[in-house]
This record gives sequence, C-alpha cells and structure tokens, in this order.
Amino acid sequence: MKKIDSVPKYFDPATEEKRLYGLWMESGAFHAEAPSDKRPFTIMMPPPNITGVLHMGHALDTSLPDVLIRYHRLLGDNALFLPGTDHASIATEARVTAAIEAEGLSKEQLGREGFLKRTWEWKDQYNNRIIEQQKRLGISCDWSRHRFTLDEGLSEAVVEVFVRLYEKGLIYRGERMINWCPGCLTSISDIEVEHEEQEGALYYIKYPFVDGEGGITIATTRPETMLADTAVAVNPEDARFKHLQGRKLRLPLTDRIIPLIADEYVDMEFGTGCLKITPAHDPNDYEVGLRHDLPIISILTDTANMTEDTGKYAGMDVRTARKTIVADLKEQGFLTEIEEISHNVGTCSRCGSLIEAKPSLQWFVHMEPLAKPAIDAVRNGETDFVPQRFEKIYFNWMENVRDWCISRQLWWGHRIPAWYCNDCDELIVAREEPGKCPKCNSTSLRRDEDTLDTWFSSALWPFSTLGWPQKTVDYQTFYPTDVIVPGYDIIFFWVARMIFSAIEHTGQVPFKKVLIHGMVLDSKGRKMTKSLNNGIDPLEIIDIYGADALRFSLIYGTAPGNDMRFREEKVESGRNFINKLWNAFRFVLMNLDDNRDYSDVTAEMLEVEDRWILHEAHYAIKDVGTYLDKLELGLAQERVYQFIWDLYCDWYIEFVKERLHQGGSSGRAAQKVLFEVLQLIIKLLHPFMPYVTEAIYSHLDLDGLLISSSWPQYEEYPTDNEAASTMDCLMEAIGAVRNLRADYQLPSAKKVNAVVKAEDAIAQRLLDGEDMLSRLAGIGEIRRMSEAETLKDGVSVQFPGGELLISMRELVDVKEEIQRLKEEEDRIKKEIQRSEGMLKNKNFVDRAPEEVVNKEKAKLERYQGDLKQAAERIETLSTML
RNA sequence: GGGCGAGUAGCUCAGCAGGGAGAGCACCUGCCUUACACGCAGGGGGUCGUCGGUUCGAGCCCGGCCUCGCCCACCA
Repeated sequence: MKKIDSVPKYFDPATEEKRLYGLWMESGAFHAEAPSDKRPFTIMMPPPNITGVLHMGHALDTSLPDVLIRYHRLLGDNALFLPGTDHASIATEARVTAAIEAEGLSKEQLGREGFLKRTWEWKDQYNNRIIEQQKRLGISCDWSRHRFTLDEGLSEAVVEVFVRLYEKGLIYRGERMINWCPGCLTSISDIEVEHEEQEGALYYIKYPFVDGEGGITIATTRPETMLADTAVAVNPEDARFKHLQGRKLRLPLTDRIIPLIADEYVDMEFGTGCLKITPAHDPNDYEVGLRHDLPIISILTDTANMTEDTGKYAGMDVRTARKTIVADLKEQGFLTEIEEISHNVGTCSRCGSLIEAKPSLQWFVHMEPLAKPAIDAVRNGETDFVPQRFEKIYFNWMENVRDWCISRQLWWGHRIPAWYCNDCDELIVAREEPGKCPKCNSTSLRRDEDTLDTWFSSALWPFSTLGWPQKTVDYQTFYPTDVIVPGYDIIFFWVARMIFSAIEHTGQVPFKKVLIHGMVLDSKGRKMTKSLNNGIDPLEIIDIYGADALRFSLIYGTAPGNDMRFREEKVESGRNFINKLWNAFRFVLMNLDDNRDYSDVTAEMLEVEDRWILHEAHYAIKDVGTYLDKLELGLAQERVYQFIWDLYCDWYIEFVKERLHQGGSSGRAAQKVLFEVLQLIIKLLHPFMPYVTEAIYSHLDLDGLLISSSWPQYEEYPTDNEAASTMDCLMEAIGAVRNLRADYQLPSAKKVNAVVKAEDAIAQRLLDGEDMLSRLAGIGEIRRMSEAETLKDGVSVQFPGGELLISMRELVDVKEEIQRLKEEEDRIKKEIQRSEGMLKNKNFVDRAPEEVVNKEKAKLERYQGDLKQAAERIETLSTML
C-alpha cells in the first residue's frame, strides 16, 4: 500500500491534536533540564485566575509565548515555559462567598477554617479545569513545574519577602486613608479603583453662623457626608472670607458647632470658595483635618450605610440618605442651589461598588525606595518593553506611585505574618509563629487577621516559581527569565511590581524583555465582557477549527501592543492555510519514493527552479529568524505564510509537476528538493502551527518528533542569484501571458505560439523554460525572433528585459488591441515624464544616493524602450486592419 | 487637566535606515487544470484623516487641527 493511502484528505484537528499532544507529553519535549549546559530560554506564563474559564486574553497570553518557546527549543535552547495559576484572593473569595450564600449559608457561619477548606476544593476543581483547557491550546509548558500562588513554596517566598521588607522598614502598618469597597468588604489598592465619569449634582448648602446673622455657603457633590463635617475651610488668601476666619458655624440638621478654618488646599475659583471638611470620608479633607487637628467623625458603616448615631438617617444607604438629607435641607431652607455637573467617581474594579475613602489601620509597602531602581533598570535597558512606547506608561506610573496598601480583609490569600501580644500590644513580624512575646514573654499572642493583596504574590512570580528564596538548581538555571508576555492592562498590577520586587530581592531584573500584547475585542471593536455577553470561548473555536487556526488568527497580521478584533473569518483563513499546507504535503508524499533515499541526487542534477526555491528558502529562514528575534510574531508568521503558499505551493510545485511526471534523474532531483523544502517549511511554521506541522512530520517517517528537531540554518540553503533572476524573468513572463489570456478570455486549453524578443541571455532563459511556459502560461511553441523578422499577427506582452509576441491573430480583435496599446502608450508617457522630471532635478541627482539615481535612470530607459515597442506594435497592427 | 493609540482598498488589519503602497476577507471575470473549490488564474478598487513644514523625495520625520478609543490625575 502506498503511504499516501493512509493519509486523510483533510487534516482533522479534533483527533490529531489529542494524539499529538499525548506524544509530546510522553516524549518529555516540554520538560526543561536543570542543570543544563544548554543556553536557557525562560518564559513565565501569566497565571490565570482560578475564578473561571479561559478567555481569548488567556489564549494570547499563552500562544504568543509558546511561539517563542517552540522557536527557541528548535534553536537548541533549554526552553522553559512555566505554567501556573493565581489564587486571585478577592475574586475567588467573592465567587466562593456567592456560592455559599446561594446555599443559604454565610462566610461567618462556616468560619475561617471551613471557608478555606471550601475554597481549596474550589481551587482544585478550577485549577484542574484550567490546566486541561490550556493543554487544548497546544502550548508546550513544562507541566511538571506548574505552580499555584498559594503553594507551599510560593508562600514561603511571600513570607520571606514580607519579613525582609518589614525589617528594612519598607513595609509598615499605619492608619492611612484607603479605598474601601463596601461590596467586597475590604480595602483595595489605588489601581483597583476605576474612575468613571458620572452625571451628578453640586449642592450649595448654607451653614449659618452660630452668632449673628448670615453664614457660609459651601458646594458639595456628597451632601450626605455633611453629617461628618468637622469644619469648613476657605483659602487663607481669599479676601472675601478673611474677616470671617475663626467664626463658628452650626452644622445644619445637627447641633454640632464647627469652625471656619483657612487652608491652602481650597481652590478659590471652585464653587463658592468654601469647602466643607469631612476628614472621615475624603482623602483631601483627611489631610486638611490632620493639619488642623480636626476630629474625625465617621457616619458610614463598612457596607456604606448610615451609622446608628445618624439619627433618622441610620441604616439608610448612601443614595437614600442623600435624597433624604437634601429634602430636609431644602425644607429647612439651607439648600440654596443645585447645579448639575459631571464628575468622576471611583468604583471597585471587581464588583463595581462605589468606593468609599476612609482612614483605616492597614499594611503598606513604602514605594519610593523600591521604585527608583526599577525605573533605572528600564531606563538603562536591562529590561526592554516591546513596543517601546509602553515604557513611558511604566515610567509615568512608577515615578508617581504612592504607597501600596497590601492588607486585605479577606480570608483567601497569604495571611500576613504578624502577631500581636495580647498583654503588651507588641507587634511581631516573623517567618514562623513566635512562641512568646519577645518584649513581655507573654504567650498570649494573636495573629493578624488580614491577608495580602493577591498581586503581592504575583509580583514574585518570576523567581518564587523557581524555588526562591532557596538557591535551587532551577533558580540558578533559569533566572533571570528572558521574556514575559502580558497584556497592557496589567503593566501596573503585575509588570511594574515584578520588576521592583525582583530587583529588591534577587538583585536582578526578572526578565530582559516585556512583549506587550493588546486586547482581543469582539468583531465590532468592543471589549469582551460578561455584561455584553460578547465573549468568545477559545475552546469552542478550537472545537470547530482547531488550535492551529485559532493561533493563526491571533498572530497573523497583528502588531505588538495593538488591540485586535476577533473575527471568525480570520480563523477560517487560518484553517484554509492549514488545508493548503496539508494538501501540498499530500502532493509531495504522493510523489516520493517510499524509501525516501535521494542520496544519489547531486547538486549538478538540480534544475534552475530547484536552485531558485532553495535560494528563496535561504532568505525565508533568515527573515523569519530576524522577526522572531525582534519579537515581531505577526511579521514572522506572514513571512512563513507567504513562503509556503505563494512560493512553494503556487510556483514551485507547479514548476516541477512535469518533471515528476517524466521521472528520470531530473524527476528525482525534483522529488528531493520538494521533500527537503517541505521539511523546511514545517519547521518554520511549527512555532505558529504546532499540530499540523507535527502531524505532517509524523507521516514522513522521520526520526523523533518535529517539536524536538532543530531550526533550519539558512547557510545550508545556497543562494543563487542567477537562478533567482532567471526565475524572476520566467515568472514575469508567465504572469504577463496569463494576463493577456485573461484579458482576451482564452480558454485554458487553447495553446498559443510565442516569439521571444529580448537580448540573448534573457531569450535563452525563456526558451529553456519552455516546459514551464507551456504548462503555466499555455504557450504551445516558442522560438526566438530572427533578425529580419517582424511578426505581423502577434500581440506583445512585456516583461522586464524583453517582450513576447503572442501569435493569436485569430483570437484578437485588432482594433481593441490598438486601443489597448494606445492607452498603454499614454501610461508610459506619464511615467517617462515623471522619471525625467526627477532626473532633471539637480537636487535629486546630486543628493540622492547613486544607487537610487541609477535605478531611476534604468527605469527611464526601460520606459523609453517600452514606448518605442508600443509604437511599433501599433504600427504593425494598423497594417492588419 | 495630562499621556497614549488608532484614522491606509468595501471590511479587518499589516507596513517602514524616509526612495513611488501590501495581506486576508468581500467583490468582478474565467476555471472542478487528478495536492487542495478550505482551491487555481486574472481583475477592479487607495489624493495612506486634514492643513502646513523639513527633505531631491514623506503613509513613514516635525508642528497645528479634526474624528474615534484607551490610560492616568485627590479640585469639592
């Protein structure tokens, strides 16, 4: 039985992907060695949250690095793609809490331990599901090194980092203004707050003087917080109020007496120039309060309801309280005006609740000393962003960072390694639970209830996953890593924090390059969100088209850092490309000897088209390598596509068909080259489309697996400029004739005769390529034009260097042809004008590089020749009328 | 209030030491030419947002403007 009979007509991703992934896993190809003499190449996967299912963003996060990993593995590097998952404290806790509440239970009822047990179960379930989903993307991770941010080892790293930073004074505990999410019931960091523009109102409220007539009118967007006011402030320079400073005001709706103070913070231009000061509920007011030693009165509970001591408002949510208070103020004549404005409000990036600012006792990372070296490292180029513009965003953030609030009032996460003495209140930060208080020896200690921001552990990912703080072999082998591939949406959350953490704790940057990718939008250019329900499940796409096609759609024609719209049509064209390659492979296989031994084929046996495709292969390899090294995956993929489809399939295979048919030594040479270049293209394509390429490889009965073969060396594919220019000439001629045939709608079976008019060398090329001209351009006989001859009943087609006169009198309308030639003349004349214009321009001739000028001169010469030819043709044709 | 990105063929997007624009899809014409109709051959279609500048030469560099999108920012 011929080999080909066992090869299906279409590549079937569904069955092949499963089989091949199994083969890869078994072969150990994903596994990176440690220690190893090979050059390491490491990428850490951005760990997906264990909260849900994979989306297109994850497909990008994993497919892009996988291209690089597979490329470097083929290059012979010790390539490690380390996978993992993130415990995602706040997101997971919210999900589990919701699940519990759906059962009619509460977190508190389960208790901390019960809740954590439940969450670990959740983790097992989702973690495994995510791993299974990731495998379906075809990514070549070292699964034996899979990490989870709450793993023992990673937790050790977290504690180590916390203690070290604390001991250096870079972590502190203190009462600061923080962002409080009344939905998640925890503090969150600045970057977890999303600002959105909302329509609101500016309420003008009059605060009467305690003594005497009149009062002060303030403007506020949050009238309900007035119950927490402890002063009204004006700018000290404000002449309008200078004489009033020191006066006392009575807070409406209450009997509280508050002072009128002066503080530079107040903007005289805004509102009335008078600002109510609410230290408990506004960060700026808090600062003002500190400066003036104002009392802090809070009127909001953790769930953002009015506290019990707000009298009739107690228990109301903010909106209701606002409405009620405004109504009361109005009724009592304190409300003077309501002005509609739009303003920014902060919402929780997790649950969307309105964020409340409040002073709170929390843990913070002191950022300034950490940020500085992290800025320098990028500035010095120790770490480069691709594309570079994202460095600006990084710098801007790093240069203005404020201290990072890292404590969370959550249970799911790394618990803060701090204890308090119940007897003397001593604070103890330690790697392990202390037995007794170092100050008073009391054994009555309690541990801090809070956990750490989930990003605190993610920040250590590049080294904690390798066993740091232990000096493990893995750490020594793979760290620092080479590239990281995140979306631009997590530059602050993750990339920036990894950089400063790595520098602080390992003394090195965590990665040399940051390849930023854009967001995958829906086909209308909108973000994929749950609320729009426009998300596309990568696995569904894989079910239909296969993982290779999906990868293609995410890489082809995209540029680093740019958003991309997801369109199924693009996946389809990926699938079509796979089919194209698959059939080219089938064609080659059909024509190969079963033993595939071509050692008898010598270089002398190669024909010009063989030498041409090898020449082209040389440059294809070079270009693809260059693009991949520059992390230009889109361009690299396009280059491979073009080589495979345009050059190998559309030209080369067509060129050699006849030789294959004829057999003989020329046919054998063609088989050999066909086979060689097939092996080449599947290697070049493998990083992008691992499955089809591996499937083809397996049908070729070659040694081992494609995944662990080697990247082609361009030096092994000889360049041959002569072959290249010969083939260019031939292809141009073929194109020109095809063109003509199409214009005149000649049936493909109808052969035409041709006469070549060109200088000897060029004419010879065409005569040598007679077979190809015959098959690909439908030329029957071809001969050189003799000196004295003029071909009366022919039509001319030009190609660079010459002209073909096609004998087709019976097929051509002479009038139309003359018309066509006249139009052609006009076109050429315009070109000549343009070209002459340039060459007459002294500036151009003197200043442009000689090469460019010569090119232009050559063009002009050619145009002039063309014009002459056209004129001649018109003349001859005219005689035929 | 700053910063960034996008504006290129009907659509989705590439493009670059600055040297006369490409792909995929769609469209039109002709082909089931035994690898592939998930295909082959050919074709139409672009003043590269706009105005100005630099340059011998600009989609690419500089400046202004317009439209869309994103990010950052403690003026109530």
